[in-house]
Amino acid sequence: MSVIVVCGATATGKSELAISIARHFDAEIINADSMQIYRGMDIGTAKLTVEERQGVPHHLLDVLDVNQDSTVAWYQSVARAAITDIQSRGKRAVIVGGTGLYIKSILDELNFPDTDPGVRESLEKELESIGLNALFERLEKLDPAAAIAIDRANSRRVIRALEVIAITGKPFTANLPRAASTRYPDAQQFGLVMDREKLGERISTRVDRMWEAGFVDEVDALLKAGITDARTAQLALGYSQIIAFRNGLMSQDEAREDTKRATRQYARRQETWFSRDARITWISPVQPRLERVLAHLEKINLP
RNA sequence: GGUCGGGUGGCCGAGAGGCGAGGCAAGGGACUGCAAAUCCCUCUACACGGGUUCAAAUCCCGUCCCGACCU
Repeated sequence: MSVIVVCGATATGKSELAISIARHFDAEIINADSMQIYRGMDIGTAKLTVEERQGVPHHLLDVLDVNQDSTVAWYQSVARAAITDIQSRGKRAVIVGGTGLYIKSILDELNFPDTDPGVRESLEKELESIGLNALFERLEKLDPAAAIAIDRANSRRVIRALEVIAITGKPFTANLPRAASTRYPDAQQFGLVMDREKLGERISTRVDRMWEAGFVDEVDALLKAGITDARTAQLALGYSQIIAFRNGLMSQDEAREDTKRATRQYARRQETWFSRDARITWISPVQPRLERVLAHLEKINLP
């Protein structure tokens, strides 16, 4: 049974649409939002409440503690396992979220070579000692193709490429598939779009509501739970700003405005990411969404 | 009315005769183990009018605004 994907920028109404689709098909939802994965990150991630989920089973929601790191490779394996599980029970899976790479990691044949904490640590130390330029020059020697593809200023990607080379003994690019291949060829992807200006307004009021709903208290609790002990969760929009506020780096008002601005910028990056994927069927907010989805699925005679 | 400071791109902000500081915002883009992350590109402005000079955002004169102080 083919999977259905709902993607798009933040604050476009993905979660709600996914619920109505899931209810229509008696399906189960797989979360593809890198931050909703965390327990206790509710207000700031605009996570649906239990009531709002209307009894639809959710997977990969609230599965990590804030002091645990998350990675795509891990996400890929657990998400695919969840799909297998859902389908084995004769149900359909609906994937929803705004984390493009996570969705891609499920749908496409992305194979992530292993990671090695030791190798990684020594590379990070080298970044400090000899600098990014020297690391990039090494990459140019070891894997010229990767050096062309990776920005010389992007330390994150340069380090990962060198890590993969060190572990596999092969060039980074050799680990990439030659042609794009899809794991779930009959997956149906729907993307929600919204006019930039309107989306900006929605983001603004949404962030204000988060603050009224006790966003700062939520972060205070997560600070006690060790959110700053791991790398992933503390980077979330709003959370990082409130943490900065608690560290005296900005006022609470600045934190709020900064959250809005950063969220708008995030939405832009999401649009850029998803716009590359020609498989996505785009749905505008003026259309009745569920009807639009169902009409499309009927037209293609969804397996 | 007088004196002294100022008026720089959407905003902040350096420069003080000679290749358009820089930051932020905005827009575009990249993306295979932190992805709500990380990174790249674009955006020719010096209040106005004269003058000096080979050359003026930078010097001179005038005008208009803003601020401080004085009467």
